[in-house]
This record gives sequence, C-alpha cells and structure tokens, in this order.
Amino acid sequence: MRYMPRASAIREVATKPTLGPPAYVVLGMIGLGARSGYEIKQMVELSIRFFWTISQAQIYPSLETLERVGLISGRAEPRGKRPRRVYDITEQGNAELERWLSDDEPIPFELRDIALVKLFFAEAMDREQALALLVRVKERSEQQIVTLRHIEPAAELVDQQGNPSPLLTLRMGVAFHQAMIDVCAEFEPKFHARP
Amino acid sequence: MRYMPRASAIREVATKPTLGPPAYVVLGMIGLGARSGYEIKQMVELSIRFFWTISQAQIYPSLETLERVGLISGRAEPRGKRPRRVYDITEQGNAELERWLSDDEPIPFELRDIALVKLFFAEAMDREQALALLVRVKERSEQQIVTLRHIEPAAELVDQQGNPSPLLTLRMGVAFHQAMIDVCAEFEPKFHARP
DNA sequence: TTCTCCATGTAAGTAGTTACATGATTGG
DNA sequence: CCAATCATGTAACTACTTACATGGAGAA
Repeated sequence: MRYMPRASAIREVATKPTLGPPAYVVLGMIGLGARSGYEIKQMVELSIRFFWTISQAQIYPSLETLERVGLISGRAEPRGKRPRRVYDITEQGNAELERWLSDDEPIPFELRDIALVKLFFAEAMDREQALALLVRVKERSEQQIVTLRHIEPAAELVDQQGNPSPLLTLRMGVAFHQAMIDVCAEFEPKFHARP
Repeated sequence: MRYMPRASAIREVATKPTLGPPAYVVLGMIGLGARSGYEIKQMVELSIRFFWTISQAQIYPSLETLERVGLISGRAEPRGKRPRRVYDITEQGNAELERWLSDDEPIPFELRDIALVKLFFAEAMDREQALALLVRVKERSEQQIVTLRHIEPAAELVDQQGNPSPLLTLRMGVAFHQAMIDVCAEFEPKFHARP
C-alpha cells in the first residue's frame, strides 16, 4: 500500500527509530497471543486482512526490531531440529502499544481501489462494457460479504465474551461493501440508458 | 498504498513494458482533457483522490513513458521563458485506455486503514480511550462527507450532461463513510459499558 | 512416497514517498 | 514588492512485494 509517513526524520535521529504501522500490527498480534512469525501471519489473514495486510517478509524483521528495543521478548523453541522463535509482549511493549493506540494524531483515511478509478473513467467505454464493469464491482463486494459472513460466528463469540472489537471491524467490512452494492444498484439504470 | 503486481516479468520482457495503474490514471486524465502534468495533479485532487492518489513525482515519468509508447503526443508550449509541455491522447491511447478499462481480470479489493487496525486492537486500551478512538473514527468520516458534499454540485452537473461516473464515485464515497458512521454509532453503547 | 502444513529467512526488485531546486506569472 | 499559484523536474529514501531456498513433521 501506500506510503505512510513515520515521524519526522529529525526526531528519529534525536531519539530512537520510530516504529512503522507494520511493527505495531506485529506488536498488537503478539499482545493478542500470537507466538511465532507464522502465527502472526495466520492471525492477520483471519482478522484484519480486510483492511490491512502484511507479508511474511515484513514480519521477521519487525520481530527483530521489536525485540531489540525491548517491546517483546523472544526465546528459541525449536520444533525438532528446525529453529523456531516464540515471543511474548513485555511490560514496555504493552505500554507502547497502548500509547500508540491512544495517541491522538489525526489518522488519515486512505482507500486505494483501482476498480473505482475504472468506474470514474467509464465514459471512455461503450455502454455494454461500462455496465459489465459496474456489475463486476457489485459482484466483487457481494463476494467479500460472503467471506466476511464466514468469520462472523467467531467474532460474535468473542463479542459475547466481552470484546466487541473484532465484531465491530467485521461489521464495518460488511456495511462498507453493502454500501458499494447499493450505489451500484442505484446507478445501473443510468448505465443502461447511455449512448 | 499497496503493491499492485503488474503482468508477469516474462511477458514484460517478451513483448513490451506493461504500464502500471499510475500510468493509466495519467492516460485517463489526459483523455478527459487535462493537458499538463500540473493539470493532471489538480484534476486528481478534485476527482478521484478519495480512492486514488498520485504524487507529482510519479506524473512526469509516466507522461514520458506514455509519449514514448505513442499513447499520448506532447508538444512544447512554454509559458514565458519557463518550459512547459502539453499533451493530447492519441488514437492508440484511446484504444489502450478502453482495453484497460474493459479488460476482465478480477480486480482485487484493497483497503488499508490504520484506524480500523487500531479499533481492532482497542481492547488493549482502557474504556475512555477506546471510546475516544471510536468517536474520532466517526468524526473523521463525517469530515470526509462534508468534503465530498462540496464537490457534489459539480458532479451532478456532469451527470445531467450525460456522464454519471463522477457522481457515482462520489456517492460511493458518501455511502462508504455513512456506513462507517452507522457502525460506530451502533457500537458506541458497547464501548461505554466495558471494564 | 509424496503431499500439505508448519516455519524461517533472504534477495532482488517495484512502487511510492518527501524534500528540495528552480523560476515565471498574476493579483493584492 | 511580496505572496500565492503555475509548472517541471530530481535525489534520496522507505515500504512493500514476489520469488526463492530450506527443511521438519504428520498424514494419506
């Protein structure tokens, strides 16, 4: 995705390297009980991947950095002869996670969807093709909702156990795509009656 | 944003360099009548910036590439002594834009929003802070809607002239943020009553 | 035995960013 | 005359990606 500027270079040099969003995602997942890099990747795919992704190649360097600055502590726990490292969040890690979560800098909204770009330029196509694009965008959102509904029972369970956050973000996803579907449906007639 | 894989490297070597999304955005904007790099940047900010951004440092190299492969044609049109280059889309450019718009590869949906990540991890904060975050996310969407409503009259005018696309994408944005607001409002009580 | 999953890590590359440099024109 | 806007371009950098390499463990 996109470049998310970290704190100013000046401050970075003056104090210590600022962590980027991927490092906080890793920290948060360790805080929620993920133990290895592999488990972090799995948890991301099952939870936040609707609005955030992280590649394996980012996770391991992040774990190293987080351990170096004392926010997590790791120890070797090999499976057979294969090396493996598991981590726990430290006191400082919890404190830093909380600080990051509650820090009140404005959070810029950022959506990057080439499908909407194509819809914006749809006039450059003929009628059938523009309509086909609109239908594809609608179907894409329908598919996303199906996927999200799949993990809904798990999120509801966690909600009943007192943590509404996963259900909240899941409902965001559903509402979001439902909104896209509704707008597509609303504009379909206009896309039918065109030169 | 995010890495958007272009076509396979093999094909790229075998035939000719594949254009990435930024180049098509530039091509599309030239097609809609933008003439200079500067105008492209302005048009993007006034139209698609809700779901796509492009930095000036990307625009000029894209213009060069597009001209080299014959999709746009440029000529010098200096303002005073300062050099300036203006462009028009070519026949091939129109054809390639249409091909890209109607090509039926699946378009992956991609949202990347650190605010939702923070909401997902909200349990790590205490009640007041979690609630404050929820409220901030809601207000952020309210602000986005205000901005979008601002350009709505222009989009409606273009719609009445027979091009519904800008209004469609604008309505997407509004519906999108309204969905976020609704979900935030729905979960606010749950965030009040928490340990 | 061979397939899939668990698991870690690196190399090479692409995409995108900010920050800077430069200077003309227009409006107050 | 000064600030804002028009306008183009580059350098240095950060973030992130894909592809690959490696290999153990368990199941079919």
